[in-house]
Amino acid sequence: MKKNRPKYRQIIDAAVIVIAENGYHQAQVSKIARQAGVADGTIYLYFKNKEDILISLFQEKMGFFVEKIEENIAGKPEATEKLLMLVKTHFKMLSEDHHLGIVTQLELRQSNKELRLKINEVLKGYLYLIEQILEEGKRSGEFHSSLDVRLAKQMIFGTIDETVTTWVMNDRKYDLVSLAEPVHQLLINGCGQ
Amino acid sequence: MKKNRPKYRQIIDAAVIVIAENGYHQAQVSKIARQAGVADGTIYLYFKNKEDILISLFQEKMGFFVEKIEENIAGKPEATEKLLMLVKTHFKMLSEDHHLGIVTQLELRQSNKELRLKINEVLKGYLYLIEQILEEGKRSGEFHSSLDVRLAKQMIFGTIDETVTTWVMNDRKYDLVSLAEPVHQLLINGCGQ
Amino acid sequence: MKKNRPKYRQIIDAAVIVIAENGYHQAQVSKIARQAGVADGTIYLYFKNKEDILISLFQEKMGFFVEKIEENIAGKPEATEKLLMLVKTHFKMLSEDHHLGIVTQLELRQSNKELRLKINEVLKGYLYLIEQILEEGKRSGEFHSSLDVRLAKQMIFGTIDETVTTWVMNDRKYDLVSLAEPVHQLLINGCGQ
Amino acid sequence: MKKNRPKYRQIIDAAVIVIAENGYHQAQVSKIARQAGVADGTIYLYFKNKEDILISLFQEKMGFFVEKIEENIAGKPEATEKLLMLVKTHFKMLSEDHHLGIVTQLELRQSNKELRLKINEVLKGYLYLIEQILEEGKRSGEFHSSLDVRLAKQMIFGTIDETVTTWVMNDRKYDLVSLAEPVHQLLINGCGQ
DNA sequence: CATGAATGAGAATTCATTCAT
DNA sequence: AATGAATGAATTCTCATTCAT
Repeated sequence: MKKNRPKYRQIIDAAVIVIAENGYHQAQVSKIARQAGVADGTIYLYFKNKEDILISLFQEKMGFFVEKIEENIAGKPEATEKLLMLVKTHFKMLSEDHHLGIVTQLELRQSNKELRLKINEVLKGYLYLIEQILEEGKRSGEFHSSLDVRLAKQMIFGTIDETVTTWVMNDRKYDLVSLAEPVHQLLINGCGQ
Repeated sequence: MKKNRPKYRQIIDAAVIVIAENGYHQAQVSKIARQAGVADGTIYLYFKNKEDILISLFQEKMGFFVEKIEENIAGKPEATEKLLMLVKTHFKMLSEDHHLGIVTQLELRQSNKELRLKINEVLKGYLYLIEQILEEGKRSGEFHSSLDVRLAKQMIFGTIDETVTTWVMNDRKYDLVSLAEPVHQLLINGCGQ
Repeated sequence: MKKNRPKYRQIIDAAVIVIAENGYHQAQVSKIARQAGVADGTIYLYFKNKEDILISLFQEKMGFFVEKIEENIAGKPEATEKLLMLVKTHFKMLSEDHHLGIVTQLELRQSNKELRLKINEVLKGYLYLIEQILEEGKRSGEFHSSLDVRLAKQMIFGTIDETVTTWVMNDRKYDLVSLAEPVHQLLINGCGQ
Repeated sequence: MKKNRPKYRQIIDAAVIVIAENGYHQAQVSKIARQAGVADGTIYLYFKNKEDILISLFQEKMGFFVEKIEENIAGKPEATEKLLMLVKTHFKMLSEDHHLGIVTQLELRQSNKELRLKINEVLKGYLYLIEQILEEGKRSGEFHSSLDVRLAKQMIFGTIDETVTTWVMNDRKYDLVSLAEPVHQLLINGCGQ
């Protein structure tokens, strides 16, 4: 399995750094190779093409995201608590990784439509998490029984995404994590009784 | 004034069509010129460069957006009504222009960071509208007095944007305008008393 | 006769200024037109094409050169004196016209081969003057009877040209006219008894 | 070192041929690549840009020039002999390389001012050679002690250059090498006792 | 005579990918 | 497995010239 060989991660981590520091359109394969300490050709032993690096990057990082959030919400008895933990974890992880926010919120969005559709596939895991929380909240009565889960999901994801993007665009000059609670409050008001 | 000569609009309208039908990266200047029925060089009598076409496109269309929304909410006595009208008008206008949604939600986001920052400048007019509605709602008691306007603005814009993007990505296969009311309900719940 | 109408000279003078200040490759027809205070199209009522402006420019200025030199050497009884006057007049005229030296020594040389061949035709009048002085000097015994006029002509023109070019390339930071006498001395030594 | 790999020379030699046969303005990079038998992109592994090809061309050829002349004058005891050898070698080398004269005397002069200034830097090595010969001649008493070396240098270079240019412009229809002696005679007369 | 809006051909350069070693 | 030299397709923008007014 290629994914377990050390150079696989090495290349993905190099890609994050190169994209964050140079921007999507200045992130040439040869630059990523140099950053990863391998030859250009070596990249193609681990990835089908350049797009494949980016999708893999997104899968790895977003997979880790979903995993981490799942861990953190596991024990919580209430949906609203779970939602708070989701927002908090999301904000916390991006706050901690200097480069990742730039890459996911700004740079990777410049990719072409096809790549973005594939990225959306990856996002489905995250959206499914939100959906489960919403369903649970409806069952428990925390959220309104007539709540349109599909729309609420878009509100939650759209709000989180917009909040993070604004924060990244403002060069992370304020604390993102402390926004988790008020953002959460807006969201549960929106969904709530 | 170049903006008032007929070819100015002609080129912008051609750009919307070409980008929507071919995608951002396949929208060559010569293709736009052909669609507009002018010579390649003529483009450069009206626009500084290719990027300038795209910024102008966004400015013209978004300016029209803001203008139209302002007209529609002018008479309304309540902030919540105004917000409903804003969402409705937004959804309606995108529903009516087959190409515009694709261009603004998908294609133009592939532009480079500099262009996107300029687009963000243009968006400020729209965000200011939302802000005014929120302030008014707080004053009238429709929205909670402790509401964080900056965050609420991000929620409203993020939710609308995500809803429209999801709709465009699903090939507009359901009716967007009928989502205005339930989306509005989510938003005023979020802001509300 | 077009050459006698005021706009003819107006355009040529504008061309000298524009070329001197912007360089040959930045001297667009529209820039020359603007400097001359006429419309782009008007240029083509007076000149066949852009090349024609440049040839005419050279003809006018070089014609004036030859004329002036002829005047100045007319009365001189000796060939060496005439040669001195030729060098002096040449250096003096270029010293006095800030722009002309840049245009003839640097900028116009960037023109294509065809234009340069035509410019060479124009130069023949100047070279013929030199030739006449040399022949006269040989007859009078001032110059060696075995002197190869063709080569001596190339020496004289080459030396003058190189001296002026070096002066222009050094931003005219020393006095050119005072070089006339020592240069003249070198030349008559070369040709002399 | 790129300069020692075979394709470096291959491309420079191709450039000389293409420029001589097509003219400066018709010497596209793709034409040079085809002549050199490499892909367009390969050019850019060896040269920064098109201008860099031309400067390198000039450096290589002019460096070879200076080197060859230095070799040939090394043993000569007298400055006048050295000068004769310099002129002879210069004329001989251009006579032998069908294309080089066209490129250096006519085509490369059409380049823009910046390129020409860089070419002038390269020429300094050649001018320094002339200067050394002149100084030596003054010390030995072959040349007049009051000789202005700077002006004499301009005379020598200007005369050689003009002679070669005239020869190239006349399609090399007479023998250049046999002009070396009479040209030399003119020059040493000019400088001489 | 004069205008100036419109034309459209033409070329340097980048970079993802390959493949012989 | 790893290398890295070589490939070659693809696109914006400029500007001399025209011609309807």
